[in-house]
Amino acid sequence: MSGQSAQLAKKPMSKSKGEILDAAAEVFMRLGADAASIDDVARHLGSTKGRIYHHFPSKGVLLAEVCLRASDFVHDVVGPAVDPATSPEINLRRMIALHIPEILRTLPYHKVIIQSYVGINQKSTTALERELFERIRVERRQYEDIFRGILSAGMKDGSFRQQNLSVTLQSLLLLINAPVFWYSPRADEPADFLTKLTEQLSDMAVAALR
Amino acid sequence: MSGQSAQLAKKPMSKSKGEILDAAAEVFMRLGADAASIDDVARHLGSTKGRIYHHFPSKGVLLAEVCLRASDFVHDVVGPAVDPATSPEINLRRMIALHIPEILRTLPYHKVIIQSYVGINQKSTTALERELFERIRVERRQYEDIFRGILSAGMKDGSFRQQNLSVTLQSLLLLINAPVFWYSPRADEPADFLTKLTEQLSDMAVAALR
DNA sequence: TTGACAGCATACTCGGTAGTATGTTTGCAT
DNA sequence: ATGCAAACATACTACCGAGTATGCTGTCAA
Repeated sequence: MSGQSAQLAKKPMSKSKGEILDAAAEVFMRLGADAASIDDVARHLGSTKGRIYHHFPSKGVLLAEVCLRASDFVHDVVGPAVDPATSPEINLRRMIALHIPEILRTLPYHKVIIQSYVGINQKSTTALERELFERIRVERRQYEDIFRGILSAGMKDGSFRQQNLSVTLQSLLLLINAPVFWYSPRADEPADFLTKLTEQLSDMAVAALR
Repeated sequence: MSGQSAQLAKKPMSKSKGEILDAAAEVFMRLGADAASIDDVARHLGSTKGRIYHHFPSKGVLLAEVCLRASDFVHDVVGPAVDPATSPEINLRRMIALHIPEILRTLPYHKVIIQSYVGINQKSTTALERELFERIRVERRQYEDIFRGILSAGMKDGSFRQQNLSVTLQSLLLLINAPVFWYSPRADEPADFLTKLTEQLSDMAVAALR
């Protein structure tokens, strides 16, 4: 059973398609995108293959759309928050404070997209799949560039220590995505755990830059 | 006859088995452990399936032994370096300075073991596979505990900021493993790049703790 | 009422892969 | 030299899972 999915203004997505994406994210997360079969996803939906292949032409496209949605989630939340008029450190703290809760809210999607970073499953045969994965790459690049700009500005005005920009960027992104690797919601966790977690990671991330 | 004590000694591995593990790490890294077939590994070796199945009873065991070796590499190098008589910060810097070059030296192995962290491929049917994966879990736990002890001591004596220990630990480990996600050796990189990289990551890691 | 299409279910095909069974060579002790 | 494992190669089988072809059912417009 899947919770309510946030409707994105960008793509008017059918309700059924959204449910399939949620289920795919969940199943791909648990079994791994390669090991999981379309039948596994269908079973988790309480339906059959036919429904999935009615909305998605292939497993690769389904996987790609899960990853694309993961990318959109954070991008749409963090992107608008950046304010060129403010200081780099304030901007960065604000971005992180939005980024972390969002990836925790849409955790399965991000656990899936991370799989595509460690195992380069580019068996992408069809043209559509290649196009989608290219769009994912572009979107990630754009998202990185937002942080890159903040870091660059911060190194210039002395807020952050001057060092290799790419290494700094990758380390920062990994740090604020860290919960994706180890976090899974528990019943006995304190109510303010996520708040505390976000604060701590923000502090550590900013501290790592000085 | 030192044969008897070989039980506790690490593992006198045959040359051929080592070659197979190297090839498996390389191929699993490139294609993903699930997508890659045993024939792919054999082809990369210039041989056939028969050779692999002569040394390994199943693909799962092969994968497990790759992961186990990845774990051993860093454990054997970093483990002996810790000195209880020294300060937490000195210890931590020394450990990181050994950890990072070692994972870069044995990069394919670590790219593979990371896959098993994001995609929980527990199709482990056989008892042997379960035993091996359990040993991997235990070894990782032990390795984590080394850092946990240092962090705990550092928080107590004021070297490090006091905050959630588990979150700090996971973030630190992710930070010093960061190159596994994005680094691949290039011909045109400066000779001192790895040294600089190690220094920067050490600095960032320690800075993140204050 | 009908017919036409979206939204799925059912029942297949078919290629790829893990694993096996068995042959063949190489090293090596006696 | 000769026997005999170890260390492979070759040639299969069995099965799983992606993709397809087709059938079924509701909905809605004309």
